[in-house]
Parts: sequence; C-alpha cells; structure tokens
Amino acid sequence: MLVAMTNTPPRVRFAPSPTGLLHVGNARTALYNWLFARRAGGQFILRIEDTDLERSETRYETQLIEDLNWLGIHWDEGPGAPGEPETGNYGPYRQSERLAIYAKHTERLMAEGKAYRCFCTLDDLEAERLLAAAQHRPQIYSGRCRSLDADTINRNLAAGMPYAIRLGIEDRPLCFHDIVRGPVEFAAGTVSDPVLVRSAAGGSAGLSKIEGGGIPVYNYVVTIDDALMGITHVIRGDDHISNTPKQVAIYQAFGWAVPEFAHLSTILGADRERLSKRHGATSISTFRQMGYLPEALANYLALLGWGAEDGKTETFTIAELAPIFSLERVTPSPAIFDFDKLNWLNRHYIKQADPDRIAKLAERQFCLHRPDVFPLWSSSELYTAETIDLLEHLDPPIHLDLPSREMIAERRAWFLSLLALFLPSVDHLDQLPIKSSFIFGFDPDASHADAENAAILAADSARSVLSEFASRVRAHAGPVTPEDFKTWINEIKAATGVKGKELFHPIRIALTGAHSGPEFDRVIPLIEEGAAMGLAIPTVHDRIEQFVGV
RNA sequence: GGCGCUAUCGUCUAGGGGUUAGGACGUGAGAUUCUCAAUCUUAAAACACGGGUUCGAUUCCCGUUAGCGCUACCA
Repeated sequence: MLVAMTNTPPRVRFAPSPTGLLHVGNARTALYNWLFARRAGGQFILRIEDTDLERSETRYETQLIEDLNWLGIHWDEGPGAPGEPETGNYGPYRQSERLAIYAKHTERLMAEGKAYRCFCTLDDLEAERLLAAAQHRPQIYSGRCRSLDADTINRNLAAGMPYAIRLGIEDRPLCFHDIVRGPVEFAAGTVSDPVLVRSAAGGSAGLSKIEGGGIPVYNYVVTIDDALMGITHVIRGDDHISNTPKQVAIYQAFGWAVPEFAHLSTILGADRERLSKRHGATSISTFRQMGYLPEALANYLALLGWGAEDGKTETFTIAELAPIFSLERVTPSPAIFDFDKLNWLNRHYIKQADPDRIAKLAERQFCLHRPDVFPLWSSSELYTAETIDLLEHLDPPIHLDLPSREMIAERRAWFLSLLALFLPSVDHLDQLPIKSSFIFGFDPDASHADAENAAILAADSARSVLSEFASRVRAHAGPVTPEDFKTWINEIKAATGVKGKELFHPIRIALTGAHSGPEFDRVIPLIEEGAAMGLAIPTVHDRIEQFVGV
C-alpha cells in the first residue's frame, strides 16, 4: 500500500471544529499533518467542520486561522477568510456548505439498499444498551430496523414517526492500518450499524428528511469529505480510533479506497489527565499572549511524541523539521505536557531571535501589563524615523508634538539595554514587566516589611552600611555612575569592615527592593539614564531618600 | 460493564535478543558572580509485574496490573 502511495503525492487534512480556541493537542495534529505533507511533497488541506451550527462561531474560525499562520502552518487548499474565495479544487471546505453533497450520497446508499431507516427511539436504544451492559456484552445496536417490511415503513412514515438513517454493515471484523500503531482490528459483533443521518430534531420530536436534509453525523460527513477530497492519509487524535471502524464501513459501502490512518496520542497534564485549562495555558492564542515564540511552541510540539533519528537533536525550526519528519517515528503512547521544557526552548529561541523582533514583542507586553509606567512606548510605533520624516516634509507641515529623532534613538537604546538586562531571567515575555518593575519604582514600606529583607536589614552591619551609603549619595551631585558606586563600595568596605553579601544586600534592597537581581554595574546606568531622559523613574538619590526616610 | 489503545530515568524520548541502556528538560553538587538569572563542568536517576520462546530477554509472544480513549440520532 505504501509503495503505491509513493507514486502519488499524499493529501492530508486538518479538520478542526470552530467551537473554541485552538488547543495545543490539535495544533500538534495540524503540525504533524503539515510536516508530513511537506516531507512527501503532498498537499495539506484545511477543512472546517462546522456542522454543529449551535457551537460553531465565525470568530473561532478566524482565530484558528490566525493561530495556525502564527505557528507557521500554511495550507495548500482551504476556505478563504469569510467572504474571500477559497483555494483548491475540492471545495467547499466548510462542511456547512456541503450539506447537499451529503444528502446526495445518502440517497445513493438508500437506493442501493445499503442504508435503512431506523425508527428506534432514544429510549429504545438506551434500554438495549442497559441490557447489554447487564449481560456483559458489547453495547451495540441490535439492527432490528434493518429488515423492516415495506408496509411497516410506510405506516411509520405516514404516522410521521421520526427516524434516523443507518448504514447496514455485515457482521465481520473491521480492520484498518495505522502508521503509528500498526494493524488495528475490531472484531465482528463489536461495531453498531453507524447512524448516517440523525432525526431533524435530534430524537423523538423531529422528522428526518433526506431530501430536506436531516442532519448528517460526524462519522459520515468526515468520511465523505475525506474520500471526495482525495485524502490519502488521515492523521488525527487517537480519540478517533473507535470511530474508525465505522468510517471504514462507510468507505467500503461506497466502494472507496480506505486511506492510511495515523492516530496521535493524547497530550496529558502532569496528573496524567487530559490536558485542560486547569493545568495552565492550553490554547495557542494564550501561549502567544504570554510571550512564547511560535518557533519554540512548534519545536516543543514536534518533540511531544516524536524524536529525531539521531536521538539527540532537540532544537529545530519547522523548516528544518520538514525534511526529517516521519510518522513512523511517532510514539503511540500518551505524552505529558512539560511546561519546563517548553520554557527552556522558549529561552533558547529568545536568545537566537533578532533583537528587533524581540523588542517589538516585549514592548507590547509592557504596554499590556504596565501602561502606567510605560505610556511612552504604547504609541512608539507612530514615532518611527519614517513617520517623523514624513510629517516634517508635509506641505503645509502638520504640527504634532512628536519626540525628536535623537530622543527616539536614545529611548530605544535605553529600552534595548533594559531588555538585555532582564531577558536572561525570563521564560516568556510577559514576565518582563514584572521582573523589571523595580526600575520604575517600588514600595519602600513593602520592601521593609518583607520578612527576608527585614532579617537582612536588622543586622548592625546593614545599618552602618546603609548610612555610609546614604551619606555618600546625598553628598553627590548629579547622576551616579558605576565608577562612583565602585568607589563608594570600596570606601564603605574600608570604613565598616563589612564585605560580601552583608555589604551588597542592604544596598540592593534600598535601591531595588529585593536582595537579588541583576548586577549593579548595569542597573545603575539604566536607572540614572532613564531618569535623565525624562522617564518616570526614581534616581538613585530618590531611592535612598525614600528608603532611608521610611 | 464492553471495545480499543498504551507501558524505558520525575518528564519528553533514543535504542534494541548479548549495550557501561544514550540524549534533552528538570533536580543535586561545583566553577563564575555581591545576589539572582544566564553560562560552563559534574552527579544521581529508567526498561511496570508474572509466565513463556531462547544458550541468553529490557527488546519477541501471552497474561496481569495500571493509565488513557471511545462506549450518542456530539464533533
């Protein structure tokens, strides 16, 4: 089978329902589909499964598309943005636009005698199930409506009884091949006649009309779509394994070739339960908001259930992944999502990334999380050199209160050194505003009150160090330089005999509110230069007055 | 209850009838540093259990156990 496949490029699809945000598990499925298609030179198709009109929302579809693009996953065929034309010759690519196709196929199966009307009520079926469970038998539909005589059917129809349409399947094993798991077989007598079309109102209340469109169910439409779209490899989550025999039966009823399958294991949380919001972030858009880089997330997802052939390489971009990815190497066992490893990859890619790009992303985080201390940057996109240039040369000139070119350059340089200082201590970009918040000021009372700080400050050595330091700062005019600081430290060391942690910790607490943080040589210029260029930042002098004054 | 899937360090995984069972994250220790982070060095850490098959099984087969999924006229 694989030999035959190698001649024709494979066609794969990712088929999400727009009923919520894109979950990491689904994103990983999309990624594996995309990688497989790229590797084999095939087509990757996006199909929107929106037959559940009640839960499907356009905004989720829009978000989904945005998230996939963000991850770097692009499709060869799929729906256009709402109102835009689709790409590909196998459309429509939204199931809600394919209802007529499904109805036509149902008519065909009915005409061929392969499908039948099932008048059983939901209660009837429930009773059958209960009985089967009590007798320790597989809970499958008895098939009692399969051979209803024409008179009964006509009577029921005339009486307006609701019915579903089922596919009649022979009692035999249903098998398929799974690239991840090998051959899978469901024994005879374990699979019900699949429902193809459900009653219009979902049960005893409604009427099912093939012509008018009773509602076709998932297992049915997915099979028709996959077959009609020429899908050769169905790569999806393993929660679909038990649906697969029914789909195989549907392929066979139509006389269509059964595709290859690859069922990907579930992603679990640390407690070995299916990963959900309760474990932390789960949707791609949340990770994005938190300041994870797409290449980090894609790399991590690729590693969850797959390993490189050398057993060693851990970091790759999806472009590097595409030529080496293979479904044969995907593990069948479920994987626990490890936020620590994701963080490690994110730090790795933050280091690798273009500083300009990181600066832009970081700036967004500051605007979002600290608009109070960072009003300047919220509009800095407007303040590019090009913008200023443009406005200056307008005729008549527009008068805007724009900062000068020099000021922009100055502040930009300052912001970049802020980033350089704090980036190494951050897992994801949204931690930046909190990590660096002491630069913009801190609460001296809270800092004194902190138990660890209080213990350090209570020491006699700490008192003398601080008073020595304070008197030097007060006696000093203008911004403090690292050189000033170094000189003072040496003087204080000589005057008090205190050194090491006992010397530095009190000063650090007074200046930053905490006993740990980045090196003084870089913190002090950041503070003094930032204050000097008019940012709302307390100077070293301000800090000492505020802190010692308390 | 039924059907199905899964089982190598705490986690993600490599490997495969005979190996010192490899790598990465995390953890511990050390170096560096005023501290924290980063960085470098280093250590500890695994073949679920029981039967086969075999000269030899972590590897192949069968059970057991555990976990997960499905068990709808949801997708």
